[in-house]
Amino acid sequence: MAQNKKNQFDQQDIDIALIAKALSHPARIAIIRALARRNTCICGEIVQMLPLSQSTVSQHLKELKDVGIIRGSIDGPRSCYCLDHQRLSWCMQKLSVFFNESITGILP
Amino acid sequence: MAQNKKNQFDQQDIDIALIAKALSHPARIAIIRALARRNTCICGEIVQMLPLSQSTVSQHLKELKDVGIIRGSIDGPRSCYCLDHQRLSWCMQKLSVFFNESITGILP
DNA sequence: GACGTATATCGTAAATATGCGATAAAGTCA
DNA sequence: TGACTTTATCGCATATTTACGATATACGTC
Repeated sequence: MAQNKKNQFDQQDIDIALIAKALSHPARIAIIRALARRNTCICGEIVQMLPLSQSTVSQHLKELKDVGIIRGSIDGPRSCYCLDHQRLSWCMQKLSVFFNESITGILP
Repeated sequence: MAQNKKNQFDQQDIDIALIAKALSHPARIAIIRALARRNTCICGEIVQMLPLSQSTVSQHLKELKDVGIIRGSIDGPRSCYCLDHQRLSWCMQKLSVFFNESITGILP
């Protein structure tokens, strides 16, 4: 029981759900906002800003990286993150289209 | 451990995360799409459309109802659901503002 | 090379989500 | 009333997420 049935849905719906899942925790929203504030990337400063441990923040960063919303690069002993604006725009586009179709009732 | 720290974040971020969470499962996306297709509400037909049991679908419907995206009404022995367009627009607005702020870097 | 710093990953515990069958509740119809 | 239909909810099993400390890794500095 409790088998995963998520892959039995339309790829479109799976994609939207994956984007939404990446945004479904306030820590990840806060991280995105923090990176948006300074277009220069931050690193462990993010840990200071959140009420979470270093390892937990690292996990959230990884989740955002996995969906491509942020990118990480190594800068000496520390690693810096920044938003992938192109990917962010793509996500917004996907969600916007979904919402607009749902609201207007005009679906493909 | 694994205590819930979600309420230690900005209310803004919590709100966005809650909207995203409601959309974070393909079944719920499919339900919204189905309701958008026919502006007339459906009921147990939704169960037929999804690869899930009746009880599981009922749970997903409840989750969408809890965030206000859909509304349910009783029609004889069956219950009908329909989109709350106003609430949907509000959700889209919230997400759009968040995305736009993040992309442009112009934050309040 | 030895030490300190920063970060990712591992292991684990707890919480939450997902999914189902069984059952309850509420309605319809003979 | 009794049989049937439809849906919500309960109880439970499993999967996933969240969170942390401990540890490993990688880098810079002395």
